[in-house]
Amino acid sequence: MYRIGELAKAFDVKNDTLRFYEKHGLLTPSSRSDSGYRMYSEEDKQILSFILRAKTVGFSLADIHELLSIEVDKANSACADVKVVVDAKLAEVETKMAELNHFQKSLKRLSNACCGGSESAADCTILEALASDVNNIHPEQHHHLNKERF
Amino acid sequence: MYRIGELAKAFDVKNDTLRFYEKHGLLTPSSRSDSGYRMYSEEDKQILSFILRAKTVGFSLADIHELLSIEVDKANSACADVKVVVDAKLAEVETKMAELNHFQKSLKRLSNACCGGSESAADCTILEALASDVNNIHPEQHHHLNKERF
DNA sequence: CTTGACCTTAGACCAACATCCAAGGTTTAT
DNA sequence: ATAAACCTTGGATGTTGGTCTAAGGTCAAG
Ligand SMILES: [Zn+2]
Ligand SMILES: [Zn+2]
Ligand SMILES: [Zn+2]
Ligand SMILES: [Zn+2]
Repeated sequence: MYRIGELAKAFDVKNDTLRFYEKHGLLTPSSRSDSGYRMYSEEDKQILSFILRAKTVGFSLADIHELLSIEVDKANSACADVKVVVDAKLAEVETKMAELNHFQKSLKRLSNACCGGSESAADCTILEALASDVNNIHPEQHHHLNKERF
Repeated sequence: MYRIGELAKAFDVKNDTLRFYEKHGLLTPSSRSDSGYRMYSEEDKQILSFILRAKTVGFSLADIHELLSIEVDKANSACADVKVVVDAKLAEVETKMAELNHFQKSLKRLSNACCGGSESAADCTILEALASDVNNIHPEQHHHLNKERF
């Protein structure tokens, strides 16, 4: 049995994080000491390990809650139940990736259109693009343009 | 001059959003009517357009605040000032993309290792991986494995 | 002159994930 | 016996970008 500080240190998280997980139904210590201290068992330790590993894969605490409730009732759950959660998260991740790809493309276009020098920003292509149309850059108007880039 | 509801409708945002932008120093209507209504000018409209366009590129409201303060003082700012903001955001976006790529890889590995069928989750490779090591999947232990996938 | 659409304000609430604080009790070592 | 290190609780705080509500004032139409 571990006290909160011991378990927290072993996994390099804060004591508060374990209390937070408890409050949100992810990890309840299996007992309390006479004085009310949280006492974590080996199984609790395994659950914490599960939680932290699931986080590294991108699951939210809500997802993990769902996965854990399947885990505790493995026998009455199906592979399909588990896979649905994984595939939903995968779809979510891919949606975010698409958004970030769009950001990246736009930002690169903006960056490439600007000389980045000490010249006045009055003619800055980036500001012009943001003021009118990000996808329609007119670098020829940027009269101190670094032409090497084009 | 536009009242808040007119401007909001024109850009398909909520009135509250405009008030929120004002509270955070992004867009202050250039005047108020006698009765205290916010009155937005054409220039205010241009600024809102700038804000919303910058959002589509991935800038946070804090970034936009910075870009706007450069914009209003274009003459005394340099291209470098603008480009720094863009390049910082680009780096931030690419960091997030790397994280998402990692999530995607792990999730795909998990998904591919699971049959997704109605069999008991007691042998589910996903749960096993999360309980022990996400990066070291042992699908041969998943005895109702869909072998077509391998 | 009243109805309905519009506007004002301050402040509460939401997701997501913690982190920190205050005020006090417990345990361990010296 | 007392200090250091640990634990308890509830609640506040922070981030990001809004959304919503309550209680009330304004404006145009019928
Ligand atoms: Zn330039
Ligand atoms: Zn420039
Ligand atoms: Zn299976
Ligand atoms: Zn499975």
